[in-house]
Amino acid sequence: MAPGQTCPYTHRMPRNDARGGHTRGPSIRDVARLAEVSAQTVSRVSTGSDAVRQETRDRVLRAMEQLGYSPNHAARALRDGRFGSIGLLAHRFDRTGESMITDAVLRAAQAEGYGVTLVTVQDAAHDGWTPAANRLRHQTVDGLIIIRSEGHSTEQLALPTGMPVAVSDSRVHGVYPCVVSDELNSSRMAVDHLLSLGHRTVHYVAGPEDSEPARLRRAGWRTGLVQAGAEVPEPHVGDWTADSGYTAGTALAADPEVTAIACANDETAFGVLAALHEAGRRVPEDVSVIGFDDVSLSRFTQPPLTTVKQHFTTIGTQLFRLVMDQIGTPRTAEIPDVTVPTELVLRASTAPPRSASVSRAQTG
Amino acid sequence: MAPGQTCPYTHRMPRNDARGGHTRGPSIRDVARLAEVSAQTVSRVSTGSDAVRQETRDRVLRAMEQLGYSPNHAARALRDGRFGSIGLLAHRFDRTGESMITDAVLRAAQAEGYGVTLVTVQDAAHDGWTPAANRLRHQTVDGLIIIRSEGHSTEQLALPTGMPVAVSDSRVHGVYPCVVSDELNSSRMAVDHLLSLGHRTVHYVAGPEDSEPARLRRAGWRTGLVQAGAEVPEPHVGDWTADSGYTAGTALAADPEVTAIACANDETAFGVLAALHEAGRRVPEDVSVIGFDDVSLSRFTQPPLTTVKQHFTTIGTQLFRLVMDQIGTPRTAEIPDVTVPTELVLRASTAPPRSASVSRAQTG
DNA sequence: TGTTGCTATGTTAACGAGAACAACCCCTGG
DNA sequence: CCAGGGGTTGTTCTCGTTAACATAGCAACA
Repeated sequence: MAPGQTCPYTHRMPRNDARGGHTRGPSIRDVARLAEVSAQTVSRVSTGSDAVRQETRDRVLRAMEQLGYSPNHAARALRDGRFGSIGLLAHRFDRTGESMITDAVLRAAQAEGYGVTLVTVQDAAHDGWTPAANRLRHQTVDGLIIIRSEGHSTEQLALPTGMPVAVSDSRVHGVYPCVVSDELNSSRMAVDHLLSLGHRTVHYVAGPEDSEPARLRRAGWRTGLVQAGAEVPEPHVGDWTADSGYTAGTALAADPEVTAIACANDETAFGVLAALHEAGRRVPEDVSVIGFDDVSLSRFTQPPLTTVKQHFTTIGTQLFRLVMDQIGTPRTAEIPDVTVPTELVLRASTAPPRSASVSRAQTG
Repeated sequence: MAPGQTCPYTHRMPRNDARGGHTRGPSIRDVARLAEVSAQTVSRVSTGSDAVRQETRDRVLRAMEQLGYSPNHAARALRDGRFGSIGLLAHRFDRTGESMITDAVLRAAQAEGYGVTLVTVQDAAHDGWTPAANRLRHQTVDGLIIIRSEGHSTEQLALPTGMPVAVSDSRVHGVYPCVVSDELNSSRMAVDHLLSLGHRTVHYVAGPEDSEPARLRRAGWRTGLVQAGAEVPEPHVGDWTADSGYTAGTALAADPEVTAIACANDETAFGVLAALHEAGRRVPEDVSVIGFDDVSLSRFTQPPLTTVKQHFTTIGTQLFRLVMDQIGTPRTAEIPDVTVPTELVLRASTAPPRSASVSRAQTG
């Protein structure tokens, strides 16, 4: 071989062990070599093109299996500008709502051959969602699902244009496609239930101030009371946890006037229940308690918890659907908006107050 | 221009709107053109190389910002054979253990600049984990964390060689790096606690037969009884749910001989508690109940549940660490194995039996 | 003044896959 | 016997990025 010329056969350096133990898998070329065909033919087999003779196809398939080949996702993504994956952005994934939605999104996505990549923001108040979303733009995803529950409402969520997105937060109504439960009316429904049992008013243990669902649920409670002409007591502000419910419940238990308590969510209600029990106030004889969410354990409290059921799985499925619709077709002017219905689940934690002499004839 | 020659300026076709609305973002070349430098210089800026004059760097950064550029992840992944992402494989993500581990893994991963991609298998018994894991090989991940809880133990998990992996399943001891709680001894600890209170024996509500943790916890319970010379009653087999605990609890409540019940997990214990309460058997006066996991709500049952605390967050963090260690350095012969300690959390659901006349002097 | 040595920048090639096109086979029909 | 055509297979090129190498500019120094 002439000096200064590169030998074509030693040209490709083996660089498999370059990056700490993790070797690159076999490529389409390795398969091609083994099957004695061109790379393109291998590609045809792996994309399911029909223009391959049966015998050739078998040979290629055998080679693939022998090498344990599977197509490189990054190369495909680079080539066709799609990642086959969607991002799921939330504060945390270890709570009932988020984890159920996550599971549902994942199942829906996998059914359509999409992957799901998780993203959190450490401090939503400080970092905000936008940078995280932006980082994802070229990163790895074709679309984005955002579950916002805490976060300052002042911050406007700005996403790269053209990025398919679905948000579970009613604050983006009309800006981004969104899927939510009808928090406000559901909460009102809970209050109406208690009022219709004869309670004079309903006390409230709210969620954190910076949470939109918490705000809506609280507004629903208030509206229910106001429309019924009932007194509106000062709500106790919690943070979704049973702990905060316990604290609020302890205070409420001390007030003999309290006969009905609505809670921002079930966990809070669990804490309230524990506090009432500890204080010797019976549920529902002395005090009625109602929750929100219908987590799986709500059937097993003592007494079983009356609550408003949220269909998290449906929310997750719908969120994915909205994103997929945008990936499939050019964006329409119409911004879709899905409200997932809730339902009142009557169990044993609510009952008429003992002194239910005052009949409330109102029915509207 | 000579015929048959392609005009260099119209060469690149605009194909942005090709795939349904979602346009490709600006590429490194767009930035280069705007900043009037070469693509390589842009690359140098975005990888933080120092060999760029300050003035040039500023010009490039300005161009990046103006175009909203961010580097294409697929291209980078293709180029250096890394995806900057790890896979997390589990049956479901909507239960306490899985969701807490998921959240911990995600936080640890993000802290090191890694993404997390979720994967489930629809039917582990049928599909098995291996195909799912294999699909991930070239797919999108540099490493893999597997949370196995159900799945037939007969199936051996075979992973592509060289794929960094960490498994939360003691069945792969010595085969793959793994992180687990010491289920067996923890469960024994729970039984010992009850026996030491004076109970003659401890009844058991087990997890599903095809779950390894369930099997270990059950074995721990049995060992505890056998070593203490106590009678070993037939366990009730549940499926981790409060529902199954309720069913078992109803049966157990009917047997006046039963004074102590250990449960495969907290949810099951919640069901048992509900059944006992409904049957009029008091806890802990008539029957002691102990759980496993220490989910957040366990403090708020009536009475508060004595249980064995699992540190899910630690498990998640450790799993990620084990995977990272393999990505960073060539694989060592030693297969690491982490056992995360548990602790007995004493609350109010366990107490000596009422007829605690039989003193058990044994101590170990 | 020409060589050396450095810094800043540009050029080339390659990562793996697949669309577009070219080329080849073999068979049929004029 | 050769043109035409369908069925298979191979070649080329590109996606966006960056390592490796090449080059240009300039200062220091003998």
